[in-house]
Amino acid sequence: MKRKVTLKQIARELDVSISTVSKALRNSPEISDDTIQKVQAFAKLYNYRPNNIALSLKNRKTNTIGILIPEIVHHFFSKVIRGVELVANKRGYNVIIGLSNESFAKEVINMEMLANGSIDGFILSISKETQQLQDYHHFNETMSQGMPIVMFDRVVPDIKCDKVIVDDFNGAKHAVEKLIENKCKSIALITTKDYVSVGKLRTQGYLDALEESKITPQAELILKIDDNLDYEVHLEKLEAEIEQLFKSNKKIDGVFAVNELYAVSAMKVARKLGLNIPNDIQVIGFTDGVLSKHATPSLTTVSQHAQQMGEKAADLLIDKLESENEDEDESYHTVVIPTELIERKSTK
Amino acid sequence: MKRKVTLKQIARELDVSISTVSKALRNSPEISDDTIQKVQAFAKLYNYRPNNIALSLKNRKTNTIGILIPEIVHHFFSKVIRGVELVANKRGYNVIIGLSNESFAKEVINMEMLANGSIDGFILSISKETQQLQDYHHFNETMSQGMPIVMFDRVVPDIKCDKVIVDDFNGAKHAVEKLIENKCKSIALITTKDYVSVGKLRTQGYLDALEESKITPQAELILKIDDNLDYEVHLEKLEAEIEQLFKSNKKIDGVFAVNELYAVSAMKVARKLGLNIPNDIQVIGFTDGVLSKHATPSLTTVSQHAQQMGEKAADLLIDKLESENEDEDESYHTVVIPTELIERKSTK
DNA sequence: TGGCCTAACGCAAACGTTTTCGTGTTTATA
DNA sequence: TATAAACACGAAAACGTTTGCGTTAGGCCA
Repeated sequence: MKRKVTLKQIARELDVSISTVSKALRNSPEISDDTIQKVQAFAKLYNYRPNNIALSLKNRKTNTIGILIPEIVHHFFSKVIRGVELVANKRGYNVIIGLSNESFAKEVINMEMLANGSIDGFILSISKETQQLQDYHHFNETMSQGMPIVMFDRVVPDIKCDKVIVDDFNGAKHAVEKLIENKCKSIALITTKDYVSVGKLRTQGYLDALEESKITPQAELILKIDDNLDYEVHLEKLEAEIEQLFKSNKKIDGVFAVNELYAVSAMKVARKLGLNIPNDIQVIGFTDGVLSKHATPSLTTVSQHAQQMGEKAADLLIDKLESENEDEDESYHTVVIPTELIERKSTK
Repeated sequence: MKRKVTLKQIARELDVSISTVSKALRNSPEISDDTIQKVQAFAKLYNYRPNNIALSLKNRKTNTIGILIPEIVHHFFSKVIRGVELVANKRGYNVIIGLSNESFAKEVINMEMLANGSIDGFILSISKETQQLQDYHHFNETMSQGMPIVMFDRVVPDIKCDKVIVDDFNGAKHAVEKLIENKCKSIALITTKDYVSVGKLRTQGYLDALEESKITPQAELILKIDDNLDYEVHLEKLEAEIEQLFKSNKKIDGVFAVNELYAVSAMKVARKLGLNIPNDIQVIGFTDGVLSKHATPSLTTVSQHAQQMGEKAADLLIDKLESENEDEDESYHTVVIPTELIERKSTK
């Protein structure tokens, strides 16, 4: 089991100094052609590759960016990662991933681990627990140490950093407007508790769309799900709540749900109650994941362009990283990614 | 914008040497209590954290493990990552992710990038293109440089390394046996081209189950999909092929598909053709992802316990990393994760 | 008072690079 | 022939740690 070959070993074998080897490999004019040939041949033979860790230490730059997300088993986050990876690799950066599992403590620990030299900057979406606690000291500390942060999707408005967000408000609003256009008279909303920032914004979009059409929102048509439950497990509970909603409001003919799962569950319950989609009830969801595409009927949904978000976030971060030396650009951008209503079979 | 505080800075401020600071922080008996107090107080005040990069360089150990997978927007791989992350963090390791996007070239490049000091070992699943080309030099080179590799799911049998695999053969076999038990007489198989190792194994399981029940496999009941197509885009093509299968074999009363998507698509096509599931046709898929759970009807499927695979892979790798010093344990393990048939509404 | 022990600390090397600044040798020029 | 310039290379510092060992000073004992 050989170790990786280093400059020092090459130098010893060829009886030259380390610096000569280093220069020869980079084709320095200081070094004679003879030596360059010799060194490069030897390096190729032994498959020499510079040690990234040593380079990072010397350059005080890791060329690695850290992604910190609440959960990876989610189409949305996976796609964001994909976008980040795409442009990061294109621009010569690696990607390292931390998972908070929606926990504040894990978010803090993960940040500290990565912040101590492992990465040059963060791309993150904050955990639900952090949103509840509203404790953002770790973000501020990290940034005060000169490490840039780009937040996406679930952001904290007060924190000064670059942000990439979905136009949750208008995405929701347009979806509900679509339902209204399609003659829905009694439109239910299935959303999360208010502390989830995106849920709140989508709820506001729903309300705004109703108001603009002079429809008075009715509290009993709004179902707020406790999103702390792991719905992989508590699927029945979710469905029971939706069933209750439908049963006590028989006139519901449209549903807007703030995520895929709620929408698909609503369709399932509706079908169980003997309702036809889209004839009796039309349904629109949020997030264009696999569920929407392959549900029966396929689900009309608000697409967030997750991959594009990831790409944009990575570009913002790398721009900041690479500008830092030249000009101390202390301005922060918030990029809003427009949503798109993808019409499928769950609406008329 | 402050930089991160280093030992050197603390030393300068407190007018002691760097080594004294280092020792004081680690409570060395060499250092007087007074100095220890002073240094630790100062370090706490300025939130000192040792620089991981410097530690990695010094210790020749990064405490980071690299995951290299073909695709992240997949429930299966996401869950594996989750498992790896879980035990890695528990055992003091970070996780860094590389995506090959099913491309051989990207797999090689990503490996080289990570292998040069960034990580201590690999957990990977090989790309489809690599499986086709059967070019495994990068794995062998990496291992010959003393970097351990654990392969999971899509493995290369010839390569000497730890492996974590799904019992694809028996998983498929049991699924088909279930269909036979349920009185299916004409069972179709929807699978991939043979170069995909797992597809091949599942196909063999299908054939074996048939033979054991004295049923002669019929070539026209086996549909081999070209898995190179991105089925996010080529969904219609997939469905058209399945429709063709059903139309030319009207007696089909059971379907075993080697993944979720094929199974769900089969159900969709069947329904379109006016067939009832599970009364006219029973369907079983592979991989317990979101699609299976939320399909209508919910899909009976072979669960691979992806998260458990990730956990096991991480344990194997870290065990190897941490044993390496003591005894040169050159034995390799192959862990087979048993599958589980999760019965839902698509079978009787 | 001389010698020794111990407490408390600093020096320097090492990890693997890159790069600046010498230094020695050869060649060309006056 | 003496001197300058060109050439080819090496030494050393730096990035931030840890650690074995050397060093200093004081105290103690005989």
